[in-house]
Amino acid sequence: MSRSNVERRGAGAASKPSRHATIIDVAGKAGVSKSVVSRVMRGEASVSPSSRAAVMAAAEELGYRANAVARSLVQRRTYNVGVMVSDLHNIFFAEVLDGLNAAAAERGYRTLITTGNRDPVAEERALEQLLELRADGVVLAGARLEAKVVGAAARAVPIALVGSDLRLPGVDVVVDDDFRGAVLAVEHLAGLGHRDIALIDGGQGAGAAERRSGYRAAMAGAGLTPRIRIEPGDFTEGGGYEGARRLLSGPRLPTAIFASNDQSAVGALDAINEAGLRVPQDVSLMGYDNTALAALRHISLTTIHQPRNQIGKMAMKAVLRRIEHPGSPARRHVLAPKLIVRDTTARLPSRRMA
Amino acid sequence: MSRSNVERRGAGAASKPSRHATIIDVAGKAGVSKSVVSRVMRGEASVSPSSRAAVMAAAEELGYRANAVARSLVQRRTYNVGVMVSDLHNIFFAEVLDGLNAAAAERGYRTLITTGNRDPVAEERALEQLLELRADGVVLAGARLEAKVVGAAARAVPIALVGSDLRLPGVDVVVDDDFRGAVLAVEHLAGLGHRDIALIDGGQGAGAAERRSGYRAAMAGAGLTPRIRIEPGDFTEGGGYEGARRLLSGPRLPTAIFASNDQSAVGALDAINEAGLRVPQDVSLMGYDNTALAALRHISLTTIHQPRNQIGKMAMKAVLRRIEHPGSPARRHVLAPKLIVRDTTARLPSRRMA
DNA sequence: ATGAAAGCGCTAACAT
DNA sequence: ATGTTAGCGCTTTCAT
Repeated sequence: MSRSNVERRGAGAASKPSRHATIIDVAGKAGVSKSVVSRVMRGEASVSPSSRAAVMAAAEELGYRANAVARSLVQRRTYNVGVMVSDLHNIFFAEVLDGLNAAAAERGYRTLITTGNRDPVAEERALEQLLELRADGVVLAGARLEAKVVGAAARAVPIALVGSDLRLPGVDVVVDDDFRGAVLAVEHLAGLGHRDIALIDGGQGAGAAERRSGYRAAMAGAGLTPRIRIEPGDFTEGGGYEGARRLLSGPRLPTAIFASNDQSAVGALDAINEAGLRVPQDVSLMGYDNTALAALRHISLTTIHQPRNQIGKMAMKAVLRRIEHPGSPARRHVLAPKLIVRDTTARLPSRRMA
Repeated sequence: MSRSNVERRGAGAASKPSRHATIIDVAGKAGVSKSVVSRVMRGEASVSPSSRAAVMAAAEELGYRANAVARSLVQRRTYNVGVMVSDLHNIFFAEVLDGLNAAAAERGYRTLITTGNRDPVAEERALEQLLELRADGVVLAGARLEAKVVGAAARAVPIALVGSDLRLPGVDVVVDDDFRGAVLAVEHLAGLGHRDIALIDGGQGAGAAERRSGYRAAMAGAGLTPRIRIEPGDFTEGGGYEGARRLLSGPRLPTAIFASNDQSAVGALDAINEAGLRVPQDVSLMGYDNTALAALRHISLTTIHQPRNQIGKMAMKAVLRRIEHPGSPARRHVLAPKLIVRDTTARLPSRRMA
């Protein structure tokens, strides 16, 4: 026990941080073997009340805290599921994370988050970090990783993808049905009597392509194919603003605009107001994602909600299932979006009916 | 390769995940000792080109990935700094995280994120997880943890706090000077000729008390003590809305409103518009935090910017310094806020000068 | 340049 | 109920 000065090594050297009491320190102080300490720590029954008390007291006094590193090494499991989030600025992922955390906690696992800041190189390092830490499974949220990299990871550990749609063996994928969401949007607008429904596109953004096809299909379904009008956009406020300006300066004014996400819808809202038009009296406007932005009373945007929390839960359940049943196959899980009607959409005044 | 049935153990048992090639597997395949493999993996010089090539090839073939768990155990360092974020929905912390990550990467450390979802119990578990994983240091962002808990953690490892202000030994604190920020806001407004400057308060929110004192002090400094008017609020949009409504229904209308954060400023904006008043022609409005909300062209709110990224960098540097120089004392670091002028504040029309 | 051996802090048999 | 022992996968002396 006498940790004499002699033990200290060379002067200025960043002294080895040999802090942290170990199971052996506790055993010594409690006067039992380290097995007993281990048993107490793991809550095993077969320990006499007196030993248990002695161990608890010694642990408390020494500020003992189990070393998960050592435990993981012997158990060859960490009970940690890694989550690589491409972008923590995106509230979408914050809510997915809630679902992930909840589902993990429910099963006795913990989540370990890492981020790539929208940079593929950093994302790969972040994933690698999780793998080296021997996370039992990994969820990739919004990853811009190459299929090759994801595939390699999947050979080590169960992987689930959220917000990207690679089809790889050993990789579960959870996606919102963006095609269906766009259909819901167009049907809502058409149901209000609109016929000139324009889309502000999302370019390369996640889900943009599906939303575009959904728009096309729903327009066709409503017999409005000739009215299809797709303005380029990029999921940003500025893109929405520019897109709407072009739309409003054209020959035939749309009576409704469906922006591919809330962000660009807010930009469009500005352009519409600047053009001296009112929403929804003159133009109906829709977004997509149901972000906090859309819920602002100031904006109160009709939009499409993605079940973000549930997406997270699904993804976590998928990897946990494969962690605990190594044989089972990975699947693709599709979740349904929902229409949220707020104040930016209204029935087309009859005088303007085509 | 032949994973024969015989290999499988007892029926339903979650088979031990003995995947993951080890250093020994690689050594065997490369025909060298594990020491050589270790040397190659760590990039040591003293290895013959031929051995190095053999090892690389074997590792590649086996999909070998270093086991950070084993490495950390022997090195007694993980080169991971844990970050417990109280709330990942708060964009504020996302930007702090950027600074944290950048500063860590610069010094060869990696960040490990964990979250408590605004729940003190979950926060404590999240911190505990980091400590058990033997993070070399921990940053607590927005923690609602008791001083006792933080103090106990600080006995194990260097800790830095962001967004809370406990003064404890072994705990660095990085704060934005909220008092000073509020002074900047009031001085800006007073400089535009405003005298009836009301505050919508932030209640118990982080920094609210400092902002309130700053407001008081600056009003006094401008000789406006009799005009001080503080309306209750809670940092939410709804709170800002209600606060502004009360302000506008009173006997003497304020010509400027300083909301304690951007969120409540947006609520106030709504109330002002509903009252038939225009911003900034009739009423000037300010927020605090310079969130994405304030930058929306639709809103374009004059506000106070906190150097979030820099806060993160500071906090990380503080813990890294103490990780590498165990003796050094923890400090309190105060960063300066900045005024961001946008379109919601204007000079008081002379006809309305008191 | 390479190998052998000890040991990091713990769990998991196996004894007793 | 408790102690003993053998590793988990790696790094780190220490030999050679």
